[in-house]
Amino acid sequence: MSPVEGATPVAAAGATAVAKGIPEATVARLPGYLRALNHLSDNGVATVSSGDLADEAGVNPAQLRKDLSHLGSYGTRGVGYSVAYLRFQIGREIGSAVDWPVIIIGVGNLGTALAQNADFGSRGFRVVALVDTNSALVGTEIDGLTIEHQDDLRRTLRDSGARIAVITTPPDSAQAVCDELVACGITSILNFAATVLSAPHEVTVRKVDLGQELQILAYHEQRKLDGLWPADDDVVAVVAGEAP
Amino acid sequence: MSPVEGATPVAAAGATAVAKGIPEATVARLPGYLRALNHLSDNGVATVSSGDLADEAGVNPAQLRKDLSHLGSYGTRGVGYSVAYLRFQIGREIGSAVDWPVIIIGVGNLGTALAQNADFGSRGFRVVALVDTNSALVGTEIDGLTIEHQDDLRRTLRDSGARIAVITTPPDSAQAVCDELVACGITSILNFAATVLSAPHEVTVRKVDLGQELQILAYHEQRKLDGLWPADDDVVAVVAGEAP
DNA sequence: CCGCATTTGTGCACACGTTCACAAGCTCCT
DNA sequence: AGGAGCTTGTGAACGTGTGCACAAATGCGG
Repeated sequence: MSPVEGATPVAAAGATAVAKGIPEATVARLPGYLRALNHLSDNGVATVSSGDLADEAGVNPAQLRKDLSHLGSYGTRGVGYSVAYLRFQIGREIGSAVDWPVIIIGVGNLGTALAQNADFGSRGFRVVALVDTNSALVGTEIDGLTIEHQDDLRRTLRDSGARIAVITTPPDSAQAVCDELVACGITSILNFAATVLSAPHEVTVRKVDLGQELQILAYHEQRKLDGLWPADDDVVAVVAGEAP
Repeated sequence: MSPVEGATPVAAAGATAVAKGIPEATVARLPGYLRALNHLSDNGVATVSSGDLADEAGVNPAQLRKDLSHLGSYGTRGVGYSVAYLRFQIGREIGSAVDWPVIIIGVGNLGTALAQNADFGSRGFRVVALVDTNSALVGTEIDGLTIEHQDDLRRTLRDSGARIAVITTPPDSAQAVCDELVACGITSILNFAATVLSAPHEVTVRKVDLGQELQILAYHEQRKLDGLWPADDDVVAVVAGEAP
């Protein structure tokens, strides 16, 4: 039993930073808002209402306002949000103000695709190192980056200064790579391998499984084929109820 | 402009009975269970307890049992679950018993990587068509598949019989592609483009944004650097004291 | 045949996330 | 100046998801 009674959330840390914890669900949506804002900015929009921004981001207006309220009060009642200002604030909160150096472990098809993904650059990430075990690949270049051997991971990490690691190796080696990364001090990992990684709790691990996404789609698709219609609003012609 | 909208509100199909409404959160975890089971099966394990399976899948044992209980009672008290049987049941529920034909729109780096991804095959998906607008690519082959031109999308869809579409085009063209797909009768779309797609509600759209995943990681990473420690349980050996 | 060890399935309580509805606040027009 | 018309920020209701704790069920050994 761990009587964590002092569940008091706030540490009452001055007015400076948002010392409070932003809900995970909100954090997951912030990048979407940021992109929506960038898009609006590109189109010359200077001010936007929660309704329009919510449309652009694909969420409910009330949700958007509540999410933003966790960051602070950056809107003006009766007017809306300044696109530039809100973009700056979210960007700062999310940490996309700085350039994050990223290392990619596993230069297969997916790893290569990610390394060449131009979108990363525009979002504040820079691929600074590529690593693989295949000695046929080591030494070759992708986008001006030389592929290093995985045995030199420790050195490569230190030299490149990478702070975020992306694992695109086969599933079997993923855990070993993860352990090595953690041993080298990496605390943020994006895992594309089809395995559950175990890591110390201070390390943030996110998993993206492309096959899994398809399987979830397949589930819904099958339901449609079976004629039973999944849950939308009220459209359901329910059975005759009968409850004990 | 394509006046595609088909926003036609449901036709109130007289579905028999919504036999079982499996919660979305559970559906999202089922593929993970399935993989865990396959892994165990490969290792010659015939029977597994909820605890061990939960470990393998990276979830709480109680959660696993509750999830499985939505499918039915496929376990044996005092013993556990038959790996083979449970695998069959989940596979059937999830629709991975059949081979799902998949079409990929946009043969850039990512699209190519996905097309060559061997993992899809082992999970019941088969890439049956590749489509792009770049005429330099059209006609070339990837893994024995000839790339078709996007103008022939309708025909390609019909010929290939694809039921699930993957969009890996640039963001600008994604919505147009989506509209065209919907017009051709596709009802399941996996979107890798950095845009929010709007589609009729009977179409299932899932979005995967790689940059977004990195940004979420960056947020957590920044928090760690700032010294304020995010939410874990009790492990908090946080900075020296504070308040009263 | 009976009790013991084990493990599932689930009712229940709690935490988290979402949406509604409305007061507070701003701008503009008369 | 004052009111009309918007839009934000948020309290409160609602729904969903999670995890605990325990009864029900099974196998085993004596």
